[in-house]
Formats: sequence, C-alpha cells, structure tokens
Amino acid sequence: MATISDVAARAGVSRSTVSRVFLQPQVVAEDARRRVLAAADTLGYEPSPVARSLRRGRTGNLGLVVPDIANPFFPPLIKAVQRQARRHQMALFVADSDEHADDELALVRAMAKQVDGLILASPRVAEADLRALIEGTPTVVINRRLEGIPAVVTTPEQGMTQAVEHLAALGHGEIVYLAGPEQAYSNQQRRQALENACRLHGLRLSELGPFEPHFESGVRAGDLVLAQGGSAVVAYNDQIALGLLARLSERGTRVAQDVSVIGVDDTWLARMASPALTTVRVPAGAAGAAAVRLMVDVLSGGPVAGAAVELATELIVRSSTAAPPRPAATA
Amino acid sequence: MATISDVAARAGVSRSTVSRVFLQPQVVAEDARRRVLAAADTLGYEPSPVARSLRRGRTGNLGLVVPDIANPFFPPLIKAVQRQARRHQMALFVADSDEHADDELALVRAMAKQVDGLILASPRVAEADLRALIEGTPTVVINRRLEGIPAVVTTPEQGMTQAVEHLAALGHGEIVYLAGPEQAYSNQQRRQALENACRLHGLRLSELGPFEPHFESGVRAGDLVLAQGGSAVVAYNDQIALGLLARLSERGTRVAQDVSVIGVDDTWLARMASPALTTVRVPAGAAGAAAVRLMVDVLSGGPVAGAAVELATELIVRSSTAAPPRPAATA
DNA sequence: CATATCCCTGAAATCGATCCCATAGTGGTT
DNA sequence: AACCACTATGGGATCGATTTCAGGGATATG
Repeated sequence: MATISDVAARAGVSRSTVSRVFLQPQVVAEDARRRVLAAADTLGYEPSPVARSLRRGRTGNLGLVVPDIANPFFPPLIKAVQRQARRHQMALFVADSDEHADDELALVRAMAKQVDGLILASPRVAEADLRALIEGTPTVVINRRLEGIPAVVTTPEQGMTQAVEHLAALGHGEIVYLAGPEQAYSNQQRRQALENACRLHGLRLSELGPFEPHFESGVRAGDLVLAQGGSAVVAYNDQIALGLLARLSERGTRVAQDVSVIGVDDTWLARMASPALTTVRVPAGAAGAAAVRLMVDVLSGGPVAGAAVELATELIVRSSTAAPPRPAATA
Repeated sequence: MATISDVAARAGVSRSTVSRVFLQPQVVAEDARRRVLAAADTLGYEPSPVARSLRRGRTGNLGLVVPDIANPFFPPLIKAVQRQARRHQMALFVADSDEHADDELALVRAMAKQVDGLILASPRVAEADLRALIEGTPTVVINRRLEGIPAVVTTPEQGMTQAVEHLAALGHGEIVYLAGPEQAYSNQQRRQALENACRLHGLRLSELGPFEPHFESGVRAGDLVLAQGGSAVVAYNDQIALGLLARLSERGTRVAQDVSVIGVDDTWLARMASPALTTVRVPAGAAGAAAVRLMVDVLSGGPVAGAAVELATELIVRSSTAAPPRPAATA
C-alpha cells in the first residue's frame, strides 16, 4: 500500500502538501494539486483511515448495537441509522448481541474505542456495567432511559390506549398481555401503558410470560392462552403475536372471530400474516434517524446530556381483531 | 482517556513495560506487572485499538457486507460470522448495501482499510469495480464465483433436483420459475440447476420475472401466475414464495391443492407460514462460518487464492406442495 | 575474581497521517 | 525603495501504541 510519503516523493512536494490536497484542496496551488492527484492516482493511494483516526482523535465511524438482527423490528432501524450516518459522512458498524447481556458488554467494549459514538438499541445490560463501559464514549440509547444519557424512546401510551379502546369498542371485557423479557425497558413500558389504559376503560388485565420475543414463544403462548381462556390478547411484539396466530390456527381456533390478537412493532410480517395482524406501530426508522441526529448534536458539543426524543405510536387495525364470540357485558 | 504513558508514569516504569504487561505478561517481573495492572486499573486504561492498529498493521476487525439485512436469510449468516469471528478474537462490523451496487461499492471502500479482511455476501457489484476495490484487502465472497478469490458457495443442484423430483412424483408436468435479480449469481445458478433437473425429468419449465427478492414481488407474481396458469411454482427465494402464498390465498386459490409452491433458503418464515412452505434449505449459518474459516486461512498466509468451499442444499418438504388438481400425464 | 548467562527493563524508532508554525516568494502600496 | 499583506509550501512535532536493540544487574560457572 502506498503511503503519503510515496505520493509526496513522486509528486515532488512535501507530505504536508499531499495531506492538504485531500483535506483542503483550495489552499493548494493548481499546479501542485494536479501533480499530487496524478501521483496518488497512479500509486493507488488513499489516506489510511487508521493513521488519520489516530492523529485526529476521531474515526468517523458510528457503532450500533442491536439485541437481535433477526428480529424484523431492527432491520428498518439499522437501515435508517446507516442512511442518516452516511448523510453525515460517517460509516456505520453494526453488531448483534443476541439478546445476551454479556455479549452486549463485550461488543460495546470492542466497539467503544473504535467509533466516535455508540448507539445502543434496547440495551439489556445492567445499568452500572453500561455506565462504566461507555465512560468516555458519546452514547445514545434507543428505547431505554438512563439518567443523563441522551435517548430516543418510543412511547407506547398512545398505541396501547388505542388498542384498548379498539378492543373495548368491539366488546371485549378483558385482555391477556403476553409479556416480553422481564428486564427489557420496553416490556415494562408497554405493560404500564396497557395497565393504565385498561384501568381507564374498565377492562380486566391478566398477564402471561415472560416470553423471549420470538415466534416460538408465541407458539408456546398459544396453548397457555387456550388453556386459560380469554377473548383478546395483546402481545409484547409482533413476533410473539405471529407465533400465537399460527398456534391458534393450528389448534382450530379462528383468530379474530374466536380470539382477537394485537401485536406491537408493525414489522412487515404483520402485514403478510393471515389474518393480517392488528398491531401498534412503533416507528423504528424514525427512532434510528433521531438517534443519529442526537448523536451528531452530542458530537458537535451540543448541551444534550439528558435529552430525550419521544416518538409516538399508533394502532394499525387489520384483520386479527373482531368482536368476541359471545357478546360480553357491553351494555 | 488515559494513555500508556500515564500508566507508565504512575507505575514508575517505561511505556515498553506497560505494553509488555498487556501483550506478554510472562516476561515482566511479577512486581512490576502488579504495579502496572494496578495503575491501569485506577486510571481506567485500555490500549487504544487505533494506535495499536497503526503500529501493527492489523486492526483485528472483520467486515461483512450483506445486500439486505431485512432479508431473513442473512441474519443467521451474520450471527454465524460474528460468532466465528469472535472465536478468532476478531470483532465483526456489518454493513448493508440495500441491494444497491453503488452503495455496496461505497461501503466496501469505507470498510476495506479499516478491517483485516472483508467478507462479501452475494455481492452485486460489477466484477471489475470489485477487483479494483479489494486490491490489497483479503476478501472472501459468499455465493459468487470470482476467479482467484476464495469463495463459499451454496450449490442449488441437489435441492433443485429434489424439488423437481418431488413435483414430478406428485404428478406435475411443468414448473414456473419466479426469477430473482438478473445480475445475481444465485439467480443464474438456481435457474440453471432447475433447467437441468427439468430436462432430466422431462418437465416443462417457464419463467417469470425478474423479481426483486421481496415479499411484495411475490404478491405481484401471484397475479401473473394466476393469469398464465400453472400448477407448480418454484420461487427464487422464500420471500417471493411467501408473497405468492399470500396473494394466492387472497385470490381464493388454495395453495398445495390448486398450486404447489416451493421456495428457496428455508428462512424461519417458511416454517411459520400457513401452509408451511416447502423449500430448498440453504445453509446460511454454515456458509458464514466457512467464510470466516477461509478468511482465517487467508490471513495466516495459507495458499488459498482460488479456494472454494461448496455447501449442498436439500429440499424440505412441508405443506405447500401437493398433487396437481387435475391428474396430469402421470402414467 | 573474572566471565558467561539469563532476565528484565528502558530508549528510541516506527506505523501513516494531521496540523501548527515558520518562511520564501509574490505583488501591491506609498 | 522600503514595507506590508498574503499565499503557498515545508519542517517537524504529534497522536498512542509496538517492537527492536542494547544494556544493567543478578546469578551461576570456571
């Protein structure tokens, strides 16, 4: 690989000049600039990002840690982050923690020193560990609140309220919540929103779980729901809801007619399921983009220590919800 | 952030000694080692990966570029690569090219100099561009053959042959192939395998497309299939097949009974669809792991220039295939 | 006691760039 | 002619580590 010195020698200028040609072309004389570019071209020279990072103290890279790439909620978020990062001339490095706190820590540790900023989506790590680790690395979290750390959170209140109203309007009197991972911030948030809405509209709420946010968990939940009875189910996320849908169909229960099911996230799977899944849309892409914007503010020294961007959610009604089989106490 | 000099000063040793404590602890005297570790601990020192990379000429990072993280085929591959990389003490950086050749080039360019090796999954980039870009960066490709570049390819022959045999045995006399992106190596490979198998078993083969490998393409394909008629369809991948399934159901056509559908990839969606999708399993995880192993060989100077690992595929029969509605010419 | 051997340590060069500072040269102004 | 302002360039320190090489000191050997 050619270095800046090689180019300088070939172009008959100093290293400084070569450097300038790439950083502030305007200040270099037309003549010298052309010679440098020609030399760089024939030598196939490109500035070493590593050396540049060392000297500058910035890498131009952003890191993103997600709990599970296979969860269809995250790809749109990742894509949005990548697009937004590119817009600010930064490259994005993504890592997957496999829903595992230890791996998450290891990943954060590996990344922290190689990126200018770290975006953590739905981190599971214990707060103390996390704080210790990101000491010195600008960090933005998505879907978790940590005092003093800028965050983007989606607020389930609106969506969950709409969901409860929707079910109440259809005549349901009680709701079963299929809980997500106990330590997940989103789970606590969603449960709380659901509780509040139910209290407000006089619906009974029961809970099953916790479940890992996977399709298989939903399948397992299906049997529990059938055993316990219940006409309306709200799942922690679409994946669980879809597993539930599959299992209910398998066991001869008609989704919507017999049991109404609502998911959360509105991943593309919700649309493709049959029946199409009624779900609370969570703006994943918007959250990712907002996180990058926050990060940019942080990096440019903005006073955003505890800033939090809140993004609303909304219910998307499709075909997995309907009036309960035997009219409940509507009147 | 504390530097090696800070630690050295605090521990009362030279920078060399500090460095050695982290690289070859055995050669440092017990006493000095303890002092250094203590100093490092209180200062919260960790060697700067950037400086280390510059000096060593290696970053300890691997890069992986995939065409679409949202395609459920890739997450298992990504996870496998990440796991395998970790096993070799390397961190993995993932980037998504959005099925876009230009973006892919830009990503490769951004990554190339910051990683020790690059793994390109199903690259769409034109061969010449690619070769120019990876000049000087050890590269392994997955699902594409490029003379002289080590590769891991999945061979559709076995799976496609089994698929054709399966359909033929059920009594189908012709197959419609829903093609993937024209320039995709996998598409050419799969079409070819299908052609050969059809010729061998005397089935007629027709083709629709090309389609982008998305659910929506499959939906669109559904109408084309219905218009043209045909009792058996093989799609480029599961996503297209699932879109097809959804559309056929929507239009009142019963999958399996009226039209048999076979996908390729065996992503987890194939299992969850209803009816569950018969599909050709492509070992994504194994491919990822194999790619890392190849990469490690390359990096350790092994003579693997043109090496190619081939991974077989197999048909997984589920519920989307059945005998054609009116018995075809079986006897 | 002199010398060889082995361990441990530090000095200094190096990786490839950036960037501050000094200066040579040019042109304009009085 | 003297001076100023300004532009383009080069020299050299620097980022934070690794690594080679040489040497000091302790121990063993003759």
